[in-house]
Amino acid sequence: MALSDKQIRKMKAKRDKILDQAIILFSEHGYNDTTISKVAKASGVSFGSVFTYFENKEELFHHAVVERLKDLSPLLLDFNSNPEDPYKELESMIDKHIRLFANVGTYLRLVTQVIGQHQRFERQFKELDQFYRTFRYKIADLVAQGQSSGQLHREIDPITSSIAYTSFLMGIRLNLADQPEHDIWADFAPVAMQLFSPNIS
Amino acid sequence: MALSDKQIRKMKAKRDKILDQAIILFSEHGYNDTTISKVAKASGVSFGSVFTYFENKEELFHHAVVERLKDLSPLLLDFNSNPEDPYKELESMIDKHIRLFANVGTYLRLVTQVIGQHQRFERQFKELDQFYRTFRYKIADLVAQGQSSGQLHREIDPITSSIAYTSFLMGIRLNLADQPEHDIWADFAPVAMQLFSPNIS
DNA sequence: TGAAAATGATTGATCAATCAATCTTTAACA
DNA sequence: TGTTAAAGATTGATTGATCAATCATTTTCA
Repeated sequence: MALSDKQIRKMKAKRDKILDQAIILFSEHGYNDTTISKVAKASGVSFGSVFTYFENKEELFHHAVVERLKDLSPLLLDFNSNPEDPYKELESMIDKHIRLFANVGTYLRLVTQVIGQHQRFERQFKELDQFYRTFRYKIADLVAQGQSSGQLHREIDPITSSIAYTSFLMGIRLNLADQPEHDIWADFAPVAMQLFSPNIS
Repeated sequence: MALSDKQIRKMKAKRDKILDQAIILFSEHGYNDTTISKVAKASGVSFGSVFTYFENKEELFHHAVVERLKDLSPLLLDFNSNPEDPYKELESMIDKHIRLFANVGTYLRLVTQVIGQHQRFERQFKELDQFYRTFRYKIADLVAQGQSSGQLHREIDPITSSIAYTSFLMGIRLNLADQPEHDIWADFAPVAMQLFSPNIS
């Protein structure tokens, strides 16, 4: 007796709700202080139901980290690493990234936990690290373009610039822990640009 | 029957050992996965002894965060915010900070946890935040000096610069999680300088 | 000898995971 | 259309493990 489409949709919605609340709770209270019971209560589901959607707590955590990454990665990679005007493209990239980081504070707090305790969360860390490698290199490509065109100084290695920039984004996110307001975040876009040593300003 | 000096020294050493191991374990495995039993084993002390030196686990964590901060804060504030040559002073400050951050990775991982979960670790966060305010403003003072002297562009607000710089330091620390090697860290000093928009380069 | 530190077994609380019982949905058939 | 039975989702009480904290006993030291 297979499930109807309606039923499947209903269950998917339930799963999503559990995962959403898990992300919030894990990010605010950490792995151990987020009990299955709290996740169940927060998502309006019985204790036992959590286990019909996720094999165990570790698996729930894993999906919390990995599934949201899948949503975010195309947004983070949404820039052209071989554009006509690298400087303009960098500016537009920074603008997008800053907006994005300002809005995904909860998830990035979770990411911070995984990075900070990568021994403990080895499996999740590997997933994040793999994406980060792609991200880093794509930015470095764009920086290299900028340097070739003479719009950026050549003194700094593109990969170093790229690591500096991504570190800066994460650092700002940590720093402005509870300020999603765009006004504050927008102030940091010109500062981020400085990291790439522009020749013109 | 008062304790002898020798005895007091011995006990202080024991307390230090417990605290040192607690910092390592808390930073690598987080609060809940660091059991008192593990701390006791790691520091070569009986389970019960931990409680003669620290009232409870929460207190042990608090001291792990706060006491190390007391050691580090004078080192972080060891620069002149009203020097003859602000540019040179900034360079020297950055150099010191980079060296320091490269060497206190374990403790900074702990700091990251407290910041990332400031609701959960409210008391510890307040202590860190109070120091950070001082730190931030002292850097901003130096930047303001640099702007007045014309060595730095005026386009960016000194406090914004200061937040950007401290965010950058923490971000790099997160990023290079397990690389205390100075070579890699040293590459980031010139990038950090860029955050202050120097007029000469 | 007595005062204080050290020890680890015990206790009570908490939590992940299981599982038997119940409820809901679906499809076959009259 | 109404009835029924099977499939599968939902539930929360129970279980077993883990851990912080206590405390009675032992050890150390002046």
